[in-house]
Formats: sequence, structure tokens, C-alpha cells
Amino acid sequence: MINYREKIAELLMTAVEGLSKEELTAMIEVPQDEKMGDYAFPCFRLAKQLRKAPPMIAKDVAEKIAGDNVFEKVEPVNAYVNMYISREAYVSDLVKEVVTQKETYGNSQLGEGKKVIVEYSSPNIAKPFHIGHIRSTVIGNSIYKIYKALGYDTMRINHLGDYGTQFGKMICAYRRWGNEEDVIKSPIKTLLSYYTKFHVEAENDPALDQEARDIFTKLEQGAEEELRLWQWFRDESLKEFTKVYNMLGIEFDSYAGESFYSDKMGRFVEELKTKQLLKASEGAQIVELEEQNLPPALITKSDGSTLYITRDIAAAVYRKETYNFDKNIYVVASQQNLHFQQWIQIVELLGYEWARDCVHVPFGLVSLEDGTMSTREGRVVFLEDVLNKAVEKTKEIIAEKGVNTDNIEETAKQVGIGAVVFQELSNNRIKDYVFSWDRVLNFEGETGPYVQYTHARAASVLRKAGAEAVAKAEAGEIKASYVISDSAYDLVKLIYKLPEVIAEAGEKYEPSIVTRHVINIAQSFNRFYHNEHVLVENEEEKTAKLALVIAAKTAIKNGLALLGMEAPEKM
RNA sequence: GGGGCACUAGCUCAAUGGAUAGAGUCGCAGACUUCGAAUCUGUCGGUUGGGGGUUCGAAUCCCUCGUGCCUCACCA
Repeated sequence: MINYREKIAELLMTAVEGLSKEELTAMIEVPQDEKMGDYAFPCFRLAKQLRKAPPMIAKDVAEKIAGDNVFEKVEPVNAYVNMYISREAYVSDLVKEVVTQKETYGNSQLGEGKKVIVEYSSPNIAKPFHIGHIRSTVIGNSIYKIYKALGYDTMRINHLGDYGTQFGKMICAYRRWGNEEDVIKSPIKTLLSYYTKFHVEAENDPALDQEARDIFTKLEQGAEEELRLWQWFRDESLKEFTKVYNMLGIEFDSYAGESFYSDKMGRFVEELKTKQLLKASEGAQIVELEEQNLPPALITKSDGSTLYITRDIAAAVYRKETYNFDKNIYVVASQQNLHFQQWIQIVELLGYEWARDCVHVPFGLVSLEDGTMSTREGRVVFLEDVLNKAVEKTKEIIAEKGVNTDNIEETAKQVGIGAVVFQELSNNRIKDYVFSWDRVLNFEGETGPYVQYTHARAASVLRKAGAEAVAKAEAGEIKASYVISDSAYDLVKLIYKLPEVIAEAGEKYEPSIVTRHVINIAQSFNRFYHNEHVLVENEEEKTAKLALVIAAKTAIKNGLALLGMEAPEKM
């Protein structure tokens, strides 16, 4: 398949002097209005050096490149050179490419030989998985899949919040008010209730806080009973998290959380000391970051114990030494911007050049209509409830419409959960949003079910066409003249753009770019579907159109897969 | 108070410094005897938070003010 941008840049090199291929490629645009062509080249910037009016330049450039047969037409319009690609070759090449590549269409070898780590989800154990956690989980999962598609060697890490004074509190509370049976029956809800009670009681009895700190110290020192309880809480929590991960179809390669690094920190405190970066202040040890325009970072507390910044440094070094990553991505809330700036700077100060390969990918806050979420105050929406409700609603819709599907349970799961995931990935990740049941349970317009419906509809046409006709279309030899109408061509262009879109989403760590593009493909397909009849009498026309349907279906399915979504054949 | 992020149609959001700022949703008007109406078509809707500046050209870059959120030493 021709890379048209590259091809056009090469042609422009023969018409414009003094600019490199890269510079020219960057200048090529896609006009907002397709009536103005498939690609455009603005000539404003050339005016100064060529000492000519932009429209004149456009006219000259257009004349020079118009002869090439990739173009149907090249037209100067004011300061722009508008280029129209010859549709038949474009369409037949693209369709052939997609039907042969199938599920790998959109993938590339950009990242070949490079290792990428994606850290995401990372919930605190013994706390419920609420709607706020969906962001890191789902965004991280999609970034992982995007990088995989770009050819990187990828690894997923769930950096569990399984360490810290909070577990001293938890153990303390369990000993005072807990009982084993309740915990086994409903681990997280029960543990949370102990934790909440602890905070209420500690208000009146500050001795509790000291007791909790002591318990944590014992835990750190490896006391048997404390360790056993902690391990138990951790196992039970992980069991419940796994339930949610299974619903979402999400997996990890490592669950090495904070506790994993508890014995790997001393080295850095020493190293910071040796390199004279540590400074005593009010009994604690800090690193000054004035030159970096950052507030000082607290490394050890006045009682000598460490904080999570030390653990993050230890984790980064461990990962570099163990996995030798080229890129180490952290999908963590924007609230922690300062924290990441600080520790990455410290790693750099320690002389590790790879510090700049550590990337914090922040995202905005989810709040509820009555304010910021707070598990302790009971202001919380559980993710499992959201997923279940979405599945329920899907079942209702399926029943109501009487749609044909072989497995209602499975379809409802794919569509309901897909709706939640898609919603989550449809906006720029940096934006804050307020959780709304209405929005998450909306299945019309720019939503997951809309895209999945489009896919199922394409599948339905193929079923109706029959295996023989489909096989013929999949062979890829088509008479492209039957699929160059505006609506067919618009669809083809969007499918062609999918690989570019995936690369951009990877560069920007922004799954929503894929989400929006998948919507565009679905919209375009539906327009095509309404404007033209696919299953026509004329065999050649039918084959060409079926091939386009297969291409569109494939593109949608592959796009959804990158978001972590299924594409049902029937719904 | 310092730092960061956000602000675009009634609502939710798009828009590599480029042509007339686009979608969805809401409202209104249409399209199922025809490959799936979770669909499609049309219509209504804008001082891109305010004000300066840079540029041939600004929603986009710079300055400033406003509003909201996040964050700033012993939680993570």
C-alpha cells in the first residue's frame, strides 16, 4: 500500500526547493472539507523565501506535480494546493491490504526490539475498587494494547498499594473488632468497615494511632503474626480485584506492588547520602530541588522510616535493572504530578540517564454529583455495580428489541461492559469529569454499543451474503470502480488512516484518539450502508462492496480491541 | 500565598498555528413492505471565560485578569 503522505512529500521535493522531505511531510494537511481534496499543501510560508505571492506559488507547485498518476486532480485554490487522489487504485489497494492482514491490520513494527513497561490500575488492597479506579485500569490497558500493536515488547505491572501505615491500622482494627468469618464472607467490605471504625475511634483515642504505627513497624521487621494477617488481607483483596479484572478482560504480567520494594530501598538512601544529595531538615531527610523549581522531597521521616517516593525510586531502578526498559510508563492520576516530577528528577540527579524514559501519564479526577469520592464517608460508586448495571440494562434492551443473538449472557456482557469502557476512553484523559449514571448507561449516539452495533450489522450483511460470496471478496481482487462513490470513498479513507491514528495515540498516550476514530469509521459505514445497497445482483459490484464491508468490519474490530473491547457478531 | 491543570453550542466533548470552529446529545421536522431503526437525513444552536500581544493567519503560542479543580514536609 502506498504511503500517500510520503509519496506527496517526494513529489513536492521536485517542486519546492530548500525544504527536506520531513519538513514537507509535516506541512501536508488533510482539508477539513473533503470537497477540497484528500490532501492539501499550504504555501504561505514559502512566500518570503521565494519572494512571490502564496497563490502564485500554489499555482506553480500544482502544475509541477499534477502529472503524477496518483492524482486524479491537483488544483490550486488561493494559497493551497489541493490534491485529489485517484480513487480506484487507492480503494483497491486499501481493501486488499485489509482483507489480507485481517486482525493485524493497523499494526506496525515501529517499536521493534524496544521494551515498554506500562504500570496501571494499582489499587490499594483492602479497599473497594470504585469508579475512580476505572481510569488508570482502562486507560493503562489500552495504552498497553496500543504499544503492543506498534510492535513493542510490552509488560504490564499492577503496582499494588499493599504497604504502609494503613496496614498497621487495619491489623490493629481487626484485632480489636474483627472476626474471621465476616472477612471471608465479604473481605473488602468488611475490612473497609474496620478501617472506617478505626478512624472514628482514633479521633477520641490517639493511642490507637501509635499502636498502628508499632504494628506496622513489626510488620516491616517480619513479625510472623502480623505478616500472616497482612498476607491474608492481600490475598483476599486480590481475589476480589481479579473478579473485576476478569469482567473487564484485563490481565497483568506482574503484581509487584509497594511491599515488593520494601527491602530494596536502603541502597538508595545510601546512594543519595554518598552523592551528597540528602540534607537533614527538622529531623527528616530531604532532597532539595530548588534548581529544578520544585519543592523539596521528603525521603525519610524523622523516625527513619521511608515514604512512597523512595519506593518509587527503588521500583524504577529495579525495573531498569531487571527488564532494561526503553520506556517506563506510569498511568497514575494527575494529583500525583508533583510526586512524579520530584522522583524522576532525583533519579536524574543520581546520574541515571534513563530517568527521562520514565513517563508519567496523568489523567483527571472522577467525582460524584455530591462531591469528591470518599470511601470512608460512604460517598462512593463501586465499579462492579456499574458494570453489572450496564449488563442488566443491555439484557433489557436485548429482550425489548428481540434481537437475534446466540448467547444473551455473553452478548450482554460484551456490550454492557464495553459501553462503560468506551465511555471512559472517549474523552481526553486529562479532563476531570463527574460520574453520571445517565451518561454511562446511554447506548445511543457516540457510544460503545453504537460502534458494536455497526460491527454486528456488517457481520449480518456478510452472513446474508453467504460464505461463498464472502470468500470471493476476501480474495481481494475487486473492481474498485464500484466502490468509489463519495460515501464509499470516505469510508475507505478513514480505514486507511487507522494505522496513523494508532501511532499518534501511542505517541500521545491517548487512547481517546483511537476511540474517536472508531466512531468516525462507524458513522461513515452507516452512511455508506444507508446510501447504497450491498447485496446487489451484479456479481462484480457485490464482491467489491462486500470487500469494503469486510474491511470496515475488520477496522472496527481491531480498533475496539485496542480499547479492550469485544466486537460481537450479533447483538 | 507558590506551582500545575482546565475553561469551546443549553449539556457532554472534538479540532498536527491554516480555508466557512466540528460531532454527539437535547429540541423540532422527516425515513422501516427494501442488506439489522442500538440506525439514517434535515433543522435549530458560537464574542472558543475577559482583555492585550506575536503572526500573512490564533480555540491553539506569549502576557494579564477571572472562575473551577489538583497540589505544596513526616499518607499513598
